[in-house]
Amino acid sequence: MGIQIPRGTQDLLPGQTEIWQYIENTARELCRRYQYKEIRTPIFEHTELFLRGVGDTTDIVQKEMYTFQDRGGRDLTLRPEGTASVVRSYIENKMFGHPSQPVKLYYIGQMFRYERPQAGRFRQFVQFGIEALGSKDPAIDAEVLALAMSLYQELGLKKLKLVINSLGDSESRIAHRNALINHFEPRIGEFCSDCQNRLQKNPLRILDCKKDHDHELMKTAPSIIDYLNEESRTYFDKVKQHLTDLEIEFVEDPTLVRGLDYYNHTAFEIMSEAEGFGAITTLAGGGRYNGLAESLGGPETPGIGFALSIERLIAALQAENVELPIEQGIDCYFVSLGDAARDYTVKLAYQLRNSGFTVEKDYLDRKVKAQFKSADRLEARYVAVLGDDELANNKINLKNMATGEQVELDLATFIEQFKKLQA
RNA sequence: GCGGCUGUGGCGAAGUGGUUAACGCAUCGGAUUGUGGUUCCGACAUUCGUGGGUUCGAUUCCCAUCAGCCGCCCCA
Repeated sequence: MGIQIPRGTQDLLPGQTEIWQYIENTARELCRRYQYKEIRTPIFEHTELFLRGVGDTTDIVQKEMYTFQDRGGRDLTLRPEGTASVVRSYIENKMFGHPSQPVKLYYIGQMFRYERPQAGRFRQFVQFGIEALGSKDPAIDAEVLALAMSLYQELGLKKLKLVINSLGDSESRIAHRNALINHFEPRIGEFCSDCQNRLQKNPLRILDCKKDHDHELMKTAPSIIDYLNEESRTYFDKVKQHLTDLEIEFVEDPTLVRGLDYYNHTAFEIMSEAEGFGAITTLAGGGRYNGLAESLGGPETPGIGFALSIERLIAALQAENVELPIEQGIDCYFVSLGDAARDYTVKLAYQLRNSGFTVEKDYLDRKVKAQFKSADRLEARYVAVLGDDELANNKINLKNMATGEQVELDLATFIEQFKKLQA
């Protein structure tokens, strides 16, 4: 065997790419309706961007980045997520000064994380995400959530769960964090090693631990909800009110934490509840990141967004046995016999294609029977048969593959007659 | 980064320490010579992931490596 594809990456082949295109088209159309505009940023950035943006204590930065030096000695990293790049571009291009505000952007692109591949996890994967920058209206939080849910629903997914939480503003977060540390620290020795590590790094994560789930301190642990200050609580209530008004079902989970440092206030995940989906059920994640722009050297800018993986979306579609309405079949297949006729179909195919039809012909000089098999496999609606006999008489046979009926047409006006048949 | 399972022709899948490594699907050809999706007949190809080792001899035993799948951590 020759050179193999790098670990954790995949080739998307014909048969699959149609599914991807359909999903991407649906996402783009949805963004058009919601008025999110596409942004395309580089696939690699200065490493510093992710250190400052994503947070240098996060798993993503500590062990999952594809980092390298270029020939000029610059430290670069293949982007592990999209938000940092979008905010960088927002600042660099001074979009905060753009006449239409807030700035609403979307992206579809490859992301890279150095991880062991697993079901729903790859080293290169594709995220679709949106970012709304410049507004701290709870209504836009609801809009972002609504768009995310709508995409899944329009594609036909039903077994979804939207989980939301508020992480509060920085004041609330710090108060809660300290409360957690005070709560667990005296008896942290009774917890697993992971939790002991989490204590200082991210004590919220302890609440998620599966091993220590039944420990008595878990039940009495301070909840973020109780530490939200007035402003944070009001904000969260308003977001939930909007969701209720939109009849978007959600569950609150005060233990929901996101893996990136920049989140505050609204945080959410969308999970698949389809059975047999594997260990990873998160389809999408997002939240508010007020303050991220400032930490990247920009003006004070509130922001919120989410990202989802197309790979996991497709896995969810498969788990729910959703068939996407992807167009199949071609309009016409040319079967030819004899050199002169074969050459002539080259021209006919060209003309029919120029008229907007999907057309295929034989290029392997196969027998008539084999050509018909090909036509059948391609789900051709019509087969045009041209032999040297027909050519000599200026005729061509056109067979309707569904009914089996065959008619003889004048060769000179074939294109026009084919158009009429389709009308 | 850690653990478990797996790696045979385009795909699926048997099998053995030793002459020609089953089978199914697919492909191609044929069944009165120019017409499809059924049936019948026939044909075709493989470094048995890669590299070492044990052995008279390995695809089958051992080691390493690469890759895949599944799980942990964490996340999309």
